Amino acid sequence: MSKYRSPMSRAQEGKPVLTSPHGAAIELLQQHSLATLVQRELERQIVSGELASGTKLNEADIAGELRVSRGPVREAFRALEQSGLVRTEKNRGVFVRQISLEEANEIYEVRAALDGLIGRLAAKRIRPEQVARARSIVKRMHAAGRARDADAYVPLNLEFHEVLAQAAGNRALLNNYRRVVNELNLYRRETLTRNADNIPISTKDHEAIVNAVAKGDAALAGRLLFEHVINSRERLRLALQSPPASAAKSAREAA
Amino acid sequence: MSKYRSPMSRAQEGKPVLTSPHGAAIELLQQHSLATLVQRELERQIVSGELASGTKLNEADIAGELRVSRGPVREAFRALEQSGLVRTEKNRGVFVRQISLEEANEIYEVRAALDGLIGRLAAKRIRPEQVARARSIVKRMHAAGRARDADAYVPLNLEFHEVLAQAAGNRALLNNYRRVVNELNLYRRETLTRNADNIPISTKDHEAIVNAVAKGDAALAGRLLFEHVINSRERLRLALQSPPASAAKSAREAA
DNA sequence: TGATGATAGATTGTTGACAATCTACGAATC
DNA sequence: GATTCGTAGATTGTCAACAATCTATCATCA
Repeated sequence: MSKYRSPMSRAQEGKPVLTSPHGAAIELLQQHSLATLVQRELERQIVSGELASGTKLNEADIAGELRVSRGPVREAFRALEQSGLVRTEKNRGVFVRQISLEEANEIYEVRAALDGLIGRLAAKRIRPEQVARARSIVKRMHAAGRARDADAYVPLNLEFHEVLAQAAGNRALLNNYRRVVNELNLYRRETLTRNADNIPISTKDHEAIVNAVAKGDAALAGRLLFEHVINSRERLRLALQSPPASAAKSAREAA
Repeated sequence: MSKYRSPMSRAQEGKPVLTSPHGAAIELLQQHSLATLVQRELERQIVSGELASGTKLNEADIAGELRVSRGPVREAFRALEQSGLVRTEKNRGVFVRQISLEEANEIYEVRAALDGLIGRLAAKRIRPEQVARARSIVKRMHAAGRARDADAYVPLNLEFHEVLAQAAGNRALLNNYRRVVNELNLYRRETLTRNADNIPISTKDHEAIVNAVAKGDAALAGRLLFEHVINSRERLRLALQSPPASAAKSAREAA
């Protein structure tokens, strides 16, 4: 049985404050267990596309590559499962989650609702430097769009929405938003061949959103962001229907 | 290294179909590992209040009570952490999450956004038997409210919103909704002494919501549900300000 | 007396081993 | 030749032991 101290006692104390300049570093080292690090690394590999959707994740292999035993790897799997990035089949293994078109449509709806709230809150709370940062990103997105540089555009797009999500000033909202966006990135990466022609670009939307937020028009910003997400869903759907250049080439040759 | 088969091969096959009448049972037994069962049991104990907020969860104790080793317990911890029910401090242990007033306010906003979407979707897709079920619940809530029977009212309220969330016909939305509601229940249970006078009751809201959904008025249902959640937040806040009967009694005696 | 440091016990973090299950492959059968 | 069966190897599920860390207690010292 527990013999340290009565339950709750520590939780009520509040956090110990480290004033030393290295306090943050110490806290970081103390905070991360191997399971956490494995979780982070796998999450990075999944969202970056190093691990493709459907890939089987072998416990022993991953443990070997990361030089840890299987325990922490299994713990990381359970966390990734809850965050929707992997799927587990008992006695078979865990797989990078594959998201169907219907699932993606559903997740897009959830994201639209969250982004609508982000717009309303951000319009009220965004700080000047955040507005400046958003405008800067929009500018670069515009350039990337003109250059048809998808590799540059996609991360800028993610960053733009991340800035707004942070500007909303709601931790719970931010967490939920990130989880949902992670799942959607999984889908985009899974379905979309990396083809500049197929990356839906919507610079106009982003400019309008930034203006509404900067103006403090909560209702407008909320509506614009909501519609932007729904439009994104539609654009992505259309992009998937029109096959990528390579596939189109194959189709022509087959005909 | 992996030597079974190439990755993705199984994931693309689709699920094997069991036509036997016991197929479902077999699948259930095959699906649950000990970690899953521990996770469920702990989640039940947390949501039901058997494990109070802030309680320290001792790995060895839990493993002993559930007759498993610590491995599955640790895996369950990681899943519960991602779903927001527990908080982990490295080398210190895991604790049932405590939610502050500010956090609760933030989570309520997220829930409002999700519930707004639930209202809009449910209005379009709800099936007649679901409408009937919702109406039946409202009826019983009405009775419980008149009788000031909080122990009956609270689960009915949860069930009511669960029915609507299911009626929305969006799995991703349902999952996110449940996670958020779980966190909020944690907060209510943590702060609210079980006192009938302090349970906010809002039968009128629920009747209006059911009517809007049954009528198929998506915009109205969405707006009503959104406002209902925001109002619930406000009601709960007020209930927390007016101290419960026992505390009021103590205050009088102290004066 | 109060603060500091050392020690023992308890708890968490990690690992390696064993059991249970699954997959692949080849032999046996029709 | 195709199908079924059985076996070996690989992989996952679980456990128990060890290492690292923390907490509480008591002795020491100013």
